[in-house]
Amino acid sequence: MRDGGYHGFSFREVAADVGIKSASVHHHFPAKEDLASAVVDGYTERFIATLGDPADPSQTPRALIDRYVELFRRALIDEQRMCLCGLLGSETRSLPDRVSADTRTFFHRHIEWLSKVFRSDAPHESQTGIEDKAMRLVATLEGALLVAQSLGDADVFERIVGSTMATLELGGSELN
Amino acid sequence: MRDGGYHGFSFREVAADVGIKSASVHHHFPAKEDLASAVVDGYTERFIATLGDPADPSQTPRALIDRYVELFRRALIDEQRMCLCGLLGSETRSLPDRVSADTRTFFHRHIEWLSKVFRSDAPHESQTGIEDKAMRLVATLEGALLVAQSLGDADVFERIVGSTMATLELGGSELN
DNA sequence: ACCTGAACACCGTTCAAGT
DNA sequence: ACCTGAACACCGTTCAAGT
Repeated sequence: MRDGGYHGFSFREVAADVGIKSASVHHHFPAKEDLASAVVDGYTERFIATLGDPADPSQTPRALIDRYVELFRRALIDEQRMCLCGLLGSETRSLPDRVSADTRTFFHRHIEWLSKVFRSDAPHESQTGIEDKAMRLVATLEGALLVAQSLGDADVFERIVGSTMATLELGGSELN
Repeated sequence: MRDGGYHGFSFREVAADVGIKSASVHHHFPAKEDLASAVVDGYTERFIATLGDPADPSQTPRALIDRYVELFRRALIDEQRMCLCGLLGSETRSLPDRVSADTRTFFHRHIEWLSKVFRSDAPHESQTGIEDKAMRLVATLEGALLVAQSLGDADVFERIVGSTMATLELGGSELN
């Protein structure tokens, strides 16, 4: 699913990996939509859990954003894969309702988390401005992953991210 | 293909659209890889042709970039679809060699075109800095398309793009 | 509760047979 | 040169039958 998207994996593959027959997989997940939905939900939960508290007082906003970026970097470098929801998001129009809804939730929660971090970094900025920055960061990271993977060049990711970080005006008032 | 990616369309669908049998499609495109490759090549050529000359003296760099952004906006608003190569790029790892090579070419040519525009806007900037900006713009637009489509909210695209354009420092020396 | 084989209409691909 | 039907191993899904 991380490689070929919703249409790029099969019940028979999953069954073979687990060591049962494909008809048996349907006993746990009646339709492909159910299986995919469970996978996306788990992916989102793990991602958000790894991010931790966006208002963690022991972490500087800059450090939290760096950690956020690091998760995308690891997808590209270590796992050599897209973000699951980046892939599914681009397939939205051909996805079953529940799966596209789960993908939507993924991005909502990311924007929410990032907004909280940016908020603690810039308490007086407008909520719109904060959200704009959050949306721009997720979008740029998904896009950087996508383009770097397409070009088969991890350095492209670093160049895009490096050039972007400079535009976020992070840590202005709380360098320590 | 613009909806479900490489694995999301079939020879039998294409055949039905054209009014022949699926076996007949194989006469024109022996394998799915050949069909997809032809589609991607045509898409790339049309896209680049629409962009026009990146050094067009009758156009300000800012206007050229605006036109570039406008093509992505139209994909989202008018066609309600992803960029074909954005979708395929996210599937890179499960694509036949020739199709992923074609997708790579798409992004190379976009970065090349954008670099020329940025170059004419900033003749003294380093080539690395120019390319970084070009890569960042394609990546951000692909990501903005992806996130806006995932959230089912075209306004998300506008907010990301608006917030990004301000960081490109365009038209500094040639306002007219 | 969990698994299975067999069936269904689908998929890419091949090929011998038609015009 | 272009099309076709039939076949192959694949796909999601269903279901009656097993433990």
